[in-house]
Amino acid sequence: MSLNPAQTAAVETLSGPLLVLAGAGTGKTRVVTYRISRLIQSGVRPSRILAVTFTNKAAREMQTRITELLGRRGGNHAAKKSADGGVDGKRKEKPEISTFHSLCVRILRRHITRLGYPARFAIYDRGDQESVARQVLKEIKVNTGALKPGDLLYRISRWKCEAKRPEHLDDPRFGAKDYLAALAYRRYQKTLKTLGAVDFDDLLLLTEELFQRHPEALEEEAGRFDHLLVDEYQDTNMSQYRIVKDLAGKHRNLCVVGDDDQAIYGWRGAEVTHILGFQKDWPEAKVVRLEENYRSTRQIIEWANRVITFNATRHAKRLRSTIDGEPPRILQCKDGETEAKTVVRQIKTRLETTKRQPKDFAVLFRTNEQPRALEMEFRAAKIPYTLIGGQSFFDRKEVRDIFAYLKVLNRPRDEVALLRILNTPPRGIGQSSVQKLLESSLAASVSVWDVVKAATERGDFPGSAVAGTAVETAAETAVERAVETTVEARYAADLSPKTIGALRSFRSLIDEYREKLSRNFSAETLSELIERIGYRGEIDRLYADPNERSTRWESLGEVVNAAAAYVNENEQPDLQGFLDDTSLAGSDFASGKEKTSAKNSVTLMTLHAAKGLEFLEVYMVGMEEGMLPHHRSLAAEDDVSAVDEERRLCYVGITRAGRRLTLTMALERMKWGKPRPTVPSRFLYEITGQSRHPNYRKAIAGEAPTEPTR
DNA sequence: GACTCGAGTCCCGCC
DNA sequence: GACTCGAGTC
Repeated sequence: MSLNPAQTAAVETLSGPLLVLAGAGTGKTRVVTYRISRLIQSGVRPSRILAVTFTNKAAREMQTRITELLGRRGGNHAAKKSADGGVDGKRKEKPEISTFHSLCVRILRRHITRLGYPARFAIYDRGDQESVARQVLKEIKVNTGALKPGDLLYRISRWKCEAKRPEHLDDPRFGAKDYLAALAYRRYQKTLKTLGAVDFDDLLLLTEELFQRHPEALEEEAGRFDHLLVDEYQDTNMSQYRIVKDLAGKHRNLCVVGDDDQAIYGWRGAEVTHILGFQKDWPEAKVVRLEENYRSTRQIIEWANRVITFNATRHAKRLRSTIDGEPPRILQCKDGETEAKTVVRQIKTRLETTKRQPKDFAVLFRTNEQPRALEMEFRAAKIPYTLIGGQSFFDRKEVRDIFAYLKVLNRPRDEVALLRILNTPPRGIGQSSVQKLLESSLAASVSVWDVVKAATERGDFPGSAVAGTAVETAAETAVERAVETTVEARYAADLSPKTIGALRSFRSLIDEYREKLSRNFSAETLSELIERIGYRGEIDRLYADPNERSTRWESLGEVVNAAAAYVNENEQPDLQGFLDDTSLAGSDFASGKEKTSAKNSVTLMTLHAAKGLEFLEVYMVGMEEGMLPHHRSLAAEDDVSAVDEERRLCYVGITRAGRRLTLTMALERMKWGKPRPTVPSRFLYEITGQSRHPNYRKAIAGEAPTEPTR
């Protein structure tokens, strides 16, 4: 297949700022990958090219395609081999393709000490954040009624996404809750810093701050690349926008790709204005529009075009397709269960009667609770499926525990992690002892780990001062020595000899594996560690049900697998890198990374996660008011723009489908324990050109339809 | 202050 | 359905 004129223009514009307005399915990925390989052919060193995507999945996909392309064109055998997991290819120089977050992690690892954080900063996930939030609220004596941890985190995240730091928050119009939250935000930020931790939003915020306050760091980082490419530019938030500007400011070889109709991340601070104002920021920018759709049938595109025109504020454009196919369908089911059964049964039939494979199908939904019913049906029908999204894997206790171990091994001063594992599995360090350790750490203002060390070093213990110190920095040892005297003298006496013994063996365990893992990070050492701490016994102790035991044990197996995959994929694997990778990978790591994408299975995912992907056959389930559009968007004050974003979400869903699209809804759905009647989504009327139908108004008003629809 | 009980609410989406 | 919160009770 050759490139059309617009695509060619985008591919061949090799220098200077370039804006590619690419509608859904217009060969954006192709253009991007061709352009990168053209750059390389024209003599640009691969390692001087940086491409930034939004998701890991997108990054991996791009990496694979470029490797294939280069292998095919340049006869580069090594590169080709690496595409199917070979070892030879990985030494080959590659363009850097990463998500914003992993890019920022790498930058911060090199420079964050300038901002007063330790180089081995921890990245806190939702669970860690929550425990910090809880602590903060306790400290400022807010009763839980006034502000809940979740509520606080939600506000903090919003502020951070808008690049607002605590000092920007003294708006006199603030209500009591916002005022409290702003207060807590300040404290929260301070606490994280003390703990040497950052949350996801900080990754962007701190990188931006770094560039602002330390031009030399910016110069170094910007100087690594001569070409910058940003995918899904419509979804950049303030920090990302500034980071891009900073990085590309000098060489100005910036290519951004996006589509304002697919802006679906407004809720995390994304600003469509960034893509709309690109030419203002880069006056010499070239603009290329891609409108020829190669993915979907004419009938599917017709639906997409129809629904999106209901958004008032957008760039006028109209996708075109020349592929002919069958009209999309809308299925009404009795209830949620029937809906799941119907979808699965239809996929089964398609698998049996056509040449389609499981990987050609996707079921898309709005929220993460929707797939439950589907999963059951897929399992019953024995159709392989992959559930993407939801943080559930990292929410599992056993996974969190093992990662807490790894975090402590990486940096013993990681307080949250240390407190989690100190007595997990139980080793005789009870609540009251932990309390004492905490008090000592507070009183001496040192970390809990320092207290543990001081407490265990009392008396003579030949052989207990193990190798751990080898990996400490000089500064850390100095602190440590100061700590020992104060802490030890004051508090260690409070602990019982039994507790001290337990602490001692805990410490030598940590020291031992710290040394082992820093010398050689491997999956074997990890599973040895799991064995050593007796986690198997812990699972048996906690769960009576043999089924549960084996699933829990298996999820630890997944962690070990992930470690093996990580080691396999990286030239210089280390614990830090593994932790970075996994904390950024989110859910897609749980199922074994690359292997899953190669696995032939039906994909189940949210509409958000589906952006940028395509499938021959797509099912969009739960097309009801309250679901899509989601009720939260209906309640918002800025009503219109919130619903517009839901509509774009619907548009994204529709345009994922190549050949066959099915929208389903249930007439009745279990909600909060009771079956409730539903209202068909307003988008269904818009899509089918029935916006004059009386039921359309009813749907918008949230009322049941009164007259028969088509 | 520890408890029961009923009323009211419903943490969207992701790295 | 599950969970929290606050009123009411002992």
